[in-house]
Amino acid sequence: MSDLADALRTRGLRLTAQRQVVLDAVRELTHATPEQVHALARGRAAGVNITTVYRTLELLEQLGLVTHTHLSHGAPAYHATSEPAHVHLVCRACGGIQELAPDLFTPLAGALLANHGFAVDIDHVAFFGACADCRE
Amino acid sequence: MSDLADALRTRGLRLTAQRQVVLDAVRELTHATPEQVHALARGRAAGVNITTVYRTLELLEQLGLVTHTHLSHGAPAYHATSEPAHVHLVCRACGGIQELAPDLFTPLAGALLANHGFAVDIDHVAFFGACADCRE
DNA sequence: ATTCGTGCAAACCCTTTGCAGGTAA
DNA sequence: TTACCTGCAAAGGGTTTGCACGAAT
Repeated sequence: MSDLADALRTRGLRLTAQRQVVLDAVRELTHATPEQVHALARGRAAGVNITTVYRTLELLEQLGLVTHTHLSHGAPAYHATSEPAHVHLVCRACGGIQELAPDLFTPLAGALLANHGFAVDIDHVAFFGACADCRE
Repeated sequence: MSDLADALRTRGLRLTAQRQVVLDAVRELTHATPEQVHALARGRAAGVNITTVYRTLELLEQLGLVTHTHLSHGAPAYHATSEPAHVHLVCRACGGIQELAPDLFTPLAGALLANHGFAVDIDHVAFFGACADCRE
Protein backbone atom coordinates (compact mmCIF):
# COMPACT_ATOMS: atom_id res chain seq x y z
CA MET A 1 0.00 0.00 0.00
CA SER A 2 1.42 3.35 -0.98
CA ASP A 3 2.00 6.39 1.23
CA LEU A 4 -0.77 8.13 -0.62
CA ALA A 5 -3.33 5.39 -0.16
CA ASP A 6 -2.49 5.17 3.53
CA ALA A 7 -2.73 8.88 4.11
CA LEU A 8 -6.01 9.13 2.27
CA ARG A 9 -7.53 6.07 3.88
CA THR A 10 -6.86 7.17 7.43
CA ARG A 11 -8.81 10.35 6.72
CA GLY A 12 -11.69 8.78 4.90
CA LEU A 13 -10.64 10.31 1.59
CA ARG A 14 -10.59 8.59 -1.75
CA LEU A 15 -7.75 7.32 -3.86
CA THR A 16 -8.22 8.48 -7.42
CA ALA A 17 -6.16 8.16 -10.56
CA GLN A 18 -5.71 11.95 -10.60
CA ARG A 19 -4.24 12.10 -7.12
CA GLN A 20 -1.86 9.28 -7.87
CA VAL A 21 -0.70 10.90 -11.09
CA VAL A 22 -0.22 14.35 -9.56
CA LEU A 23 1.88 12.95 -6.72
CA ASP A 24 3.96 10.92 -9.17
CA ALA A 25 4.55 14.05 -11.25
CA VAL A 26 5.73 16.06 -8.24
CA ARG A 27 8.08 13.25 -7.29
CA GLU A 28 9.59 13.04 -10.75
CA LEU A 29 9.94 16.72 -11.42
CA THR A 30 12.16 18.91 -9.30
CA HIS A 31 10.89 22.31 -8.23
CA ALA A 32 7.82 21.87 -10.35
CA THR A 33 5.28 24.62 -10.75
CA PRO A 34 1.58 23.70 -10.79
CA GLU A 35 1.63 24.25 -14.53
CA GLN A 36 4.54 21.84 -15.01
CA VAL A 37 2.83 19.25 -12.85
CA HIS A 38 -0.26 19.70 -14.95
CA ALA A 39 1.68 19.26 -18.18
CA LEU A 40 3.09 15.94 -17.03
CA ALA A 41 -0.02 14.67 -15.30
CA ARG A 42 -2.48 15.43 -18.07
CA GLY A 43 -0.68 13.07 -20.40
CA ARG A 44 -1.09 10.18 -18.01
CA ALA A 45 -4.61 10.24 -16.69
CA ALA A 46 -6.72 11.29 -19.65
CA GLY A 47 -6.66 15.04 -19.23
CA VAL A 48 -6.27 15.89 -15.59
CA ASN A 49 -7.67 19.40 -15.22
CA ILE A 50 -5.54 22.28 -13.96
CA THR A 51 -8.14 22.90 -11.28
CA THR A 52 -7.65 19.38 -10.01
CA VAL A 53 -3.89 19.91 -9.95
CA TYR A 54 -4.28 22.91 -7.67
CA ARG A 55 -6.73 21.16 -5.41
CA THR A 56 -4.60 18.04 -5.26
CA LEU A 57 -1.38 19.91 -4.52
CA GLU A 58 -3.10 21.61 -1.62
CA LEU A 59 -4.37 18.26 -0.37
CA LEU A 60 -0.99 16.56 -0.73
CA GLU A 61 0.59 19.38 1.21
CA GLN A 62 -1.91 18.92 4.04
CA LEU A 63 -1.12 15.22 4.01
CA GLY A 64 2.55 16.06 4.38
CA LEU A 65 3.55 14.37 1.14
CA VAL A 66 4.69 17.52 -0.66
CA THR A 67 5.78 21.04 0.25
CA HIS A 68 6.31 24.18 -1.73
CA THR A 69 8.76 27.06 -1.84
CA HIS A 70 8.72 30.39 -3.61
CA LEU A 71 11.75 30.48 -5.83
CA SER A 72 10.75 33.35 -8.05
CA HIS A 73 8.22 36.11 -8.30
CA GLY A 74 5.69 33.94 -9.96
CA ALA A 75 4.60 30.38 -9.43
CA PRO A 76 5.47 28.28 -6.39
CA ALA A 77 7.80 25.26 -6.67
CA TYR A 78 6.57 21.96 -5.31
CA HIS A 79 8.64 18.99 -4.28
CA ALA A 80 8.02 15.71 -2.54
CA THR A 81 8.86 15.45 1.14
CA SER A 82 10.49 12.10 0.37
CA GLU A 83 13.40 14.02 -1.12
CA PRO A 84 16.15 15.02 1.30
CA ALA A 85 15.69 18.46 2.82
CA HIS A 86 17.64 21.20 1.09
CA VAL A 87 17.89 24.95 0.82
CA HIS A 88 17.77 26.85 -2.47
CA LEU A 89 20.12 29.45 -3.88
CA VAL A 90 18.31 31.44 -6.55
CA CYS A 91 20.32 33.66 -8.88
CA ARG A 92 18.42 36.80 -9.77
CA ALA A 93 20.55 37.36 -12.84
CA CYS A 94 20.45 34.02 -14.67
CA GLY A 95 17.52 32.46 -12.84
CA GLY A 96 19.58 29.40 -11.97
CA ILE A 97 18.78 27.37 -8.88
CA GLN A 98 21.31 25.49 -6.77
CA GLU A 99 20.26 23.03 -4.13
CA LEU A 100 22.32 22.82 -1.00
CA ALA A 101 22.45 20.35 1.84
CA PRO A 102 21.07 22.11 4.91
CA ASP A 103 24.26 21.60 6.94
CA LEU A 104 25.49 25.17 6.58
CA PHE A 105 22.11 26.35 7.61
CA THR A 106 21.46 24.34 10.76
CA PRO A 107 23.49 26.56 13.13
CA LEU A 108 21.42 29.55 12.11
CA ALA A 109 18.20 27.58 12.45
CA GLY A 110 19.27 26.60 15.95
CA ALA A 111 20.06 30.19 16.86
CA LEU A 112 16.70 31.42 15.58
CA LEU A 113 14.95 28.84 17.70
CA ALA A 114 17.02 29.53 20.82
CA ASN A 115 17.07 33.32 20.59
CA HIS A 116 13.72 34.07 19.01
CA GLY A 117 11.60 30.98 19.50
CA PHE A 118 11.17 30.76 15.77
CA ALA A 119 11.11 27.31 14.16
CA VAL A 120 12.24 27.71 10.56
CA ASP A 121 10.61 25.48 7.98
CA ILE A 122 13.71 24.32 6.20
CA ASP A 123 11.89 23.18 3.07
CA HIS A 124 10.82 26.73 2.41
CA VAL A 125 14.23 28.35 2.57
CA ALA A 126 15.33 30.19 -0.54
CA PHE A 127 18.14 32.71 -0.72
CA PHE A 128 18.14 35.24 -3.53
CA GLY A 129 21.33 36.76 -4.80
CA ALA A 130 23.99 36.38 -7.45
CA CYS A 131 25.68 33.10 -8.33
CA ALA A 132 29.41 32.74 -9.00
CA ASP A 133 29.02 32.97 -12.78
CA CYS A 134 26.88 36.09 -12.68
CA ARG A 135 28.91 37.92 -10.07
CA GLU A 136 31.90 38.66 -12.31
CA MET B 1 18.56 68.16 -3.78
CA SER B 2 16.94 64.86 -2.85
CA ASP B 3 18.24 61.37 -3.58
CA LEU B 4 15.39 60.94 -5.98
CA ALA B 5 16.03 64.11 -7.92
CA ASP B 6 19.72 63.26 -8.18
CA ALA B 7 19.13 59.72 -9.34
CA LEU B 8 16.60 60.82 -11.94
CA ARG B 9 18.64 63.75 -13.17
CA THR B 10 21.77 61.73 -13.81
CA ARG B 11 19.75 59.47 -16.09
CA GLY B 12 17.87 62.15 -17.91
CA LEU B 13 14.60 61.14 -16.30
CA ARG B 14 11.98 63.51 -14.95
CA LEU B 15 11.03 64.37 -11.42
CA THR B 16 7.28 64.19 -11.04
CA ALA B 17 4.93 64.62 -8.12
CA GLN B 18 3.89 60.97 -8.46
CA ARG B 19 7.43 59.64 -8.16
CA GLN B 20 8.08 61.77 -5.12
CA VAL B 21 4.89 60.66 -3.44
CA VAL B 22 5.42 56.97 -4.16
CA LEU B 23 8.93 57.05 -2.73
CA ASP B 24 7.71 58.90 0.35
CA ALA B 25 5.01 56.28 0.86
CA VAL B 26 7.48 53.41 0.66
CA ARG B 27 9.72 55.15 3.16
CA GLU B 28 6.89 55.71 5.63
CA LEU B 29 5.29 52.30 5.37
CA THR B 30 7.10 49.15 6.37
CA HIS B 31 6.81 46.09 4.15
CA ALA B 32 4.30 47.87 2.01
CA THR B 33 2.55 46.11 -0.84
CA PRO B 34 1.95 48.02 -4.08
CA GLU B 35 -1.67 48.31 -3.06
CA GLN B 36 -0.76 49.86 0.30
CA VAL B 37 1.62 52.27 -1.38
CA HIS B 38 -1.16 53.17 -3.74
CA ALA B 39 -3.61 53.78 -0.91
CA LEU B 40 -1.25 56.23 0.77
CA ALA B 41 0.03 57.90 -2.37
CA ARG B 42 -3.33 58.51 -4.01
CA GLY B 43 -4.41 60.74 -1.16
CA ARG B 44 -1.45 63.00 -1.67
CA ALA B 45 -1.02 63.62 -5.34
CA ALA B 46 -4.56 63.91 -6.66
CA GLY B 47 -5.25 60.28 -7.47
CA VAL B 48 -2.02 58.54 -8.36
CA ASN B 49 -3.01 55.59 -10.49
CA ILE B 50 -2.19 52.01 -9.48
CA THR B 51 -0.46 51.56 -12.82
CA THR B 52 1.85 54.43 -12.02
CA VAL B 53 2.61 52.89 -8.64
CA TYR B 54 3.77 49.67 -10.29
CA ARG B 55 5.82 51.50 -12.88
CA THR B 56 7.35 53.78 -10.28
CA LEU B 57 8.23 50.96 -7.89
CA GLU B 58 10.04 49.21 -10.69
CA LEU B 59 11.90 52.40 -11.53
CA LEU B 60 12.82 53.13 -7.92
CA GLU B 61 14.15 49.62 -7.60
CA GLN B 62 16.35 50.13 -10.66
CA LEU B 63 17.57 53.36 -9.14
CA GLY B 64 18.50 51.46 -5.98
CA LEU B 65 16.20 53.49 -3.76
CA VAL B 66 13.87 50.63 -2.82
CA THR B 67 13.95 46.83 -2.81
CA HIS B 68 11.30 44.20 -2.40
CA THR B 69 10.93 40.85 -0.69
CA HIS B 70 8.31 38.13 -0.88
CA LEU B 71 6.87 37.69 2.55
CA SER B 72 3.77 35.76 1.61
CA HIS B 73 2.22 33.97 -1.30
CA GLY B 74 0.70 37.10 -2.67
CA ALA B 75 1.96 40.61 -3.10
CA PRO B 76 5.59 41.66 -2.71
CA ALA B 77 6.71 43.88 0.19
CA TYR B 78 8.68 47.01 -0.66
CA HIS B 79 10.94 48.98 1.61
CA ALA B 80 13.39 51.81 1.20
CA THR B 81 17.08 50.99 0.98
CA SER B 82 17.69 53.82 3.44
CA GLU B 83 16.36 51.56 6.19
CA PRO B 84 18.91 49.33 7.90
CA ALA B 85 19.26 45.87 6.35
CA HIS B 86 17.28 43.17 8.07
CA VAL B 87 16.00 39.64 7.63
CA HIS B 88 12.36 38.63 8.00
CA LEU B 89 10.81 35.84 10.04
CA VAL B 90 7.38 35.05 8.64
CA CYS B 91 5.01 32.91 10.69
CA ARG B 92 2.91 30.68 8.47
CA ALA B 93 0.32 30.22 11.18
CA CYS B 94 -0.50 33.75 12.30
CA GLY B 95 1.04 35.66 9.40
CA GLY B 96 3.13 37.75 11.76
CA ILE B 97 6.43 39.22 10.61
CA GLN B 98 9.46 39.82 12.82
CA GLU B 99 12.40 41.84 11.61
CA LEU B 100 15.82 40.82 12.73
CA ALA B 101 19.19 42.50 12.58
CA PRO B 102 21.29 40.56 10.09
CA ASP B 103 24.00 39.72 12.64
CA LEU B 104 22.95 36.13 13.12
CA PHE B 105 22.86 35.74 9.40
CA THR B 106 26.23 37.13 8.35
CA PRO B 107 28.27 33.99 9.14
CA LEU B 108 26.04 31.97 6.84
CA ALA B 109 26.22 34.63 4.15
CA GLY B 110 29.99 34.51 4.42
CA ALA B 111 30.03 30.74 4.13
CA LEU B 112 27.78 30.78 1.08
CA LEU B 113 30.11 33.22 -0.60
CA ALA B 114 33.28 31.33 0.37
CA ASN B 115 32.03 27.82 -0.34
CA HIS B 116 29.64 28.38 -3.20
CA GLY B 117 30.52 31.75 -4.69
CA PHE B 118 26.98 32.88 -4.02
CA ALA B 119 26.41 36.48 -2.90
CA VAL B 120 23.17 36.58 -0.93
CA ASP B 121 21.00 39.64 -1.29
CA ILE B 122 20.29 40.31 2.34
CA ASP B 123 17.26 42.49 1.71
CA HIS B 124 15.46 39.56 0.14
CA VAL B 125 15.90 37.10 2.96
CA ALA B 126 12.71 35.76 4.45
CA PHE B 127 12.45 32.67 6.61
CA PHE B 128 9.12 30.90 6.83
CA GLY B 129 8.18 28.87 9.85
CA ALA B 130 6.35 29.04 13.16
CA CYS B 131 6.79 31.82 15.69
CA ALA B 132 7.02 31.25 19.44
CA ASP B 133 3.35 31.95 20.06
CA CYS B 134 2.14 29.60 17.34
CA ARG B 135 4.54 26.77 18.10
CA GLU B 136 2.85 25.67 21.32
C1' DA C 1 9.03 71.85 -28.91
C1' DT C 2 10.29 67.33 -27.55
C1' DT C 3 10.35 63.65 -25.06
C1' DC C 4 8.95 61.35 -21.29
C1' DG C 5 5.27 60.18 -17.93
C1' DT C 6 0.52 59.35 -16.72
C1' DG C 7 -4.24 57.68 -16.65
C1' DC C 8 -7.54 54.82 -18.41
C1' DA C 9 -9.16 50.56 -20.02
C1' DA C 10 -8.35 46.25 -21.46
C1' DA C 11 -5.62 42.23 -21.44
C1' DC C 12 -2.95 38.92 -18.91
C1' DC C 13 -1.38 35.27 -15.73
C1' DC C 14 -2.15 32.51 -11.94
C1' DT C 15 -5.45 30.76 -8.81
C1' DT C 16 -10.00 29.95 -6.65
C1' DT C 17 -14.96 29.08 -6.62
C1' DG C 18 -19.87 27.38 -7.94
C1' DC C 19 -22.19 23.94 -9.74
C1' DA C 20 -23.76 19.65 -11.89
C1' DG C 21 -22.43 15.22 -13.26
C1' DG C 22 -19.36 11.20 -12.27
C1' DT C 23 -17.08 7.85 -9.21
C1' DA C 24 -14.73 5.40 -5.11
C1' DA C 25 -16.11 3.04 -1.26
C1' DT D 1 -26.18 4.44 -2.05
C1' DT D 2 -23.77 8.27 -0.50
C1' DA D 3 -20.41 11.22 0.08
C1' DC D 4 -16.63 12.74 -2.17
C1' DC D 5 -14.16 14.19 -6.43
C1' DT D 6 -13.81 16.09 -10.92
C1' DG D 7 -14.33 19.08 -14.98
C1' DC D 8 -16.00 23.07 -16.84
C1' DA D 9 -16.73 27.83 -16.89
C1' DA D 10 -16.64 31.93 -14.70
C1' DA D 11 -14.86 35.04 -11.31
C1' DG D 12 -11.12 36.87 -8.74
C1' DG D 13 -6.58 39.05 -7.29
C1' DG D 14 -2.45 41.04 -8.75
C1' DT D 15 0.16 42.90 -12.56
C1' DT D 16 1.24 44.47 -17.31
C1' DT D 17 0.39 46.68 -21.77
C1' DG D 18 -1.46 49.94 -25.62
C1' DC D 19 -2.63 54.22 -26.58
C1' DA D 20 -3.55 59.10 -26.56
C1' DC D 21 -3.34 63.05 -23.57
C1' DG D 22 -0.60 65.85 -20.42
C1' DA D 23 3.52 67.58 -18.28
C1' DA D 24 8.76 68.25 -17.24
C1' DT D 25 12.58 70.03 -19.30
